[in-house]
Amino acid sequence: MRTAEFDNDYVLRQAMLAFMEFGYAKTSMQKLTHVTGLHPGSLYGAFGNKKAIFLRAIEQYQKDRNQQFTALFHNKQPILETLKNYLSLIVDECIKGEVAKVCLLTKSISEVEGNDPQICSVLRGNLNAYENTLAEQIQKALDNNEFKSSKTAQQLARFLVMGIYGIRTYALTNSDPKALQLLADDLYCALLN
Amino acid sequence: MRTAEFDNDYVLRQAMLAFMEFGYAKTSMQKLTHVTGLHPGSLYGAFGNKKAIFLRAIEQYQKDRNQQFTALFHNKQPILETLKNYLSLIVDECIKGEVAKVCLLTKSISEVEGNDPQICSVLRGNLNAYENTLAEQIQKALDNNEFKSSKTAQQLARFLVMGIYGIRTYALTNSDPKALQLLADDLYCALLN
DNA sequence: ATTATTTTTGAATGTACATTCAAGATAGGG
DNA sequence: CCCTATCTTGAATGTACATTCAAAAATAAT
Repeated sequence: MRTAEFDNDYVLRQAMLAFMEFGYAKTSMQKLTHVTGLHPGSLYGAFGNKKAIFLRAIEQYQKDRNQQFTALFHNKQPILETLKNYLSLIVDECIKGEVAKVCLLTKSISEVEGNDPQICSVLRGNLNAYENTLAEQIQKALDNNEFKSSKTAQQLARFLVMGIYGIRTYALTNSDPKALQLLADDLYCALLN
Repeated sequence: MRTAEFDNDYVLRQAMLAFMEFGYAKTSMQKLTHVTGLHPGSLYGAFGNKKAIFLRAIEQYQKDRNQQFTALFHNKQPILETLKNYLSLIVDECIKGEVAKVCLLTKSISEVEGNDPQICSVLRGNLNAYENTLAEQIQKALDNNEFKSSKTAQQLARFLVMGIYGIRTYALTNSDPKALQLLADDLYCALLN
């Protein structure tokens, strides 16, 4: 017998970062061996093939993101307050210009759409779950009478994720911090109307 | 002497459609020879290489889009009316599920970011021009007293393009026509507040 | 310590790709 | 009508890639 030497989470997180930076097609197996420190044989032995590595990297992304989300929203503050902070956090990610400025899910679905329905379907599932998670929080805020709206929590969540997708895309064309924060503020206000 | 047999605009538009469907990386030269009907030698003779074809296809896209935009906005209707129609037109494109559901510019900048700064820079230029075109129309609407706002035309245009980017991305995750039209309506209302 | 089993290593394989090129076809100029 | 420049054709080239594999190394169990 012999046990694997590498840390699964580390390897997947490195792969995840590479996919976020270069996209699916342009992240070659060679790049993956480089960033993970593993040789081709090990990667194939552990995961199967490139597509499987990608799907696992997406899992890792979702896991990390959920953890960040939960950490942010599980506090005693009003939900609306946290939501505002969440938007600012996204703006910060966009500004810093690091890898995190992109959402792996939306970037990937945009790239893979028309090429791989299976990957697309997984990504759609994850993004729908994200929308539902936000809808839950908004519903709580409504239940707590933090604000009133003529719209349902679902509809508000949709508008919110649309805005978040939009801010992230807009950031690719204009990285002015003030412009981005203003967009986030406008989005937040539009939500409360 | 001998003159080229093919129609330049047709070839570029076919290339454009392929890039919209499959993205830059996954649109192989072989696919391009197939959709254009030209042989490799002719494509290389006429355009140079794949990247040059892509940049010309982007030009073609911008040309076609500008024409559509001008046709829509050059009428006697109130600008706000036309803007509402424009948003519905985008929603229609998203719903039909054809190639036009994606914006070649945002799709490409998302893919190419991190891989090719030169293409990125061209795309950023085109997208900024798009934002400015919308800002002009909004400024006109303000000048015509069609509505009042505490925000500048530039700021409103930014919010609008953010929303459009967001709707197009959201459509990749959920193609329910009602949901998309509702998002467009909400976006339009948010703009007027 | 020895063995059995699994991982690690990295060179080898085959494929798909962007690009080139030389031969053939075609149209305008003389 | 011929010549020459240019376009067309599609096979050929070299590269980059995903994947495989067999030998070497390392561990856990005996």
